Amino acid sequence: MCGTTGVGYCHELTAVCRDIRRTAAMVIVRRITRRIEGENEDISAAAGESRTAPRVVIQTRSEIDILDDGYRWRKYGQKVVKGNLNPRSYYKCTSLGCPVRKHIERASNDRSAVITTYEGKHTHEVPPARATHSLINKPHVPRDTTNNTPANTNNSLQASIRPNEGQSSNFNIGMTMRHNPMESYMMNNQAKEEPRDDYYSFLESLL
DNA sequence: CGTTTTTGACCGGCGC
DNA sequence: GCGCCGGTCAAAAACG
Repeated sequence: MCGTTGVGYCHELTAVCRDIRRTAAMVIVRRITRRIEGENEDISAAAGESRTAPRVVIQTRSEIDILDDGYRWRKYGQKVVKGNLNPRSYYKCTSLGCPVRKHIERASNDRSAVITTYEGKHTHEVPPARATHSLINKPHVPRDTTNNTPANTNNSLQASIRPNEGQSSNFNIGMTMRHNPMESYMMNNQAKEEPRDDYYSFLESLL
């Protein structure tokens, strides 16, 4: 990063910018989620199915597994599923009474692809500790411990927004409905130059 | 010290 | 009925 003088300011600035980016992306992801959930309800209603937890599958390209959507998640399991050497991690929303779960896994064929599956609807807003604090006062990272990666929840989105050069240059996000997995919405955005902006514009294009 | 992660065990559904 | 497989539980460890 910024290596010389005024490192403190630099850190402050990058931290603030980072949080702004992160928060913006959080909002976008949540709006997408709500939109898809709505569509899903329509589909299930049309199909005459009982209202089960909507499932949203988001596939991204990032070296970071955890896509930070602003909610707080607690890992409750990890499993290696068949056909994929990479383990799948299971998370629950830590909010009291919130039934939402998600699991994250890397694509078997493409190590850079991260598949995040959300299940259920949040019965609450984004935890204030994240929504407010993190936007301006950065130093207080709620509490995210990670296995091996220094970049975790708070850094994860930022990391996925700006992936390492040469690493991932395109984003791949698809949503799959639980009721008709065959009809998955797949969108491929080939971002050649600026992955960050493309990522944002792509997300916004979904709204 | 409270919260989260880790990880093996356990459970239920499904196909044979 | 049995085995496989995906998902969840829960005790212990790790972390801030």
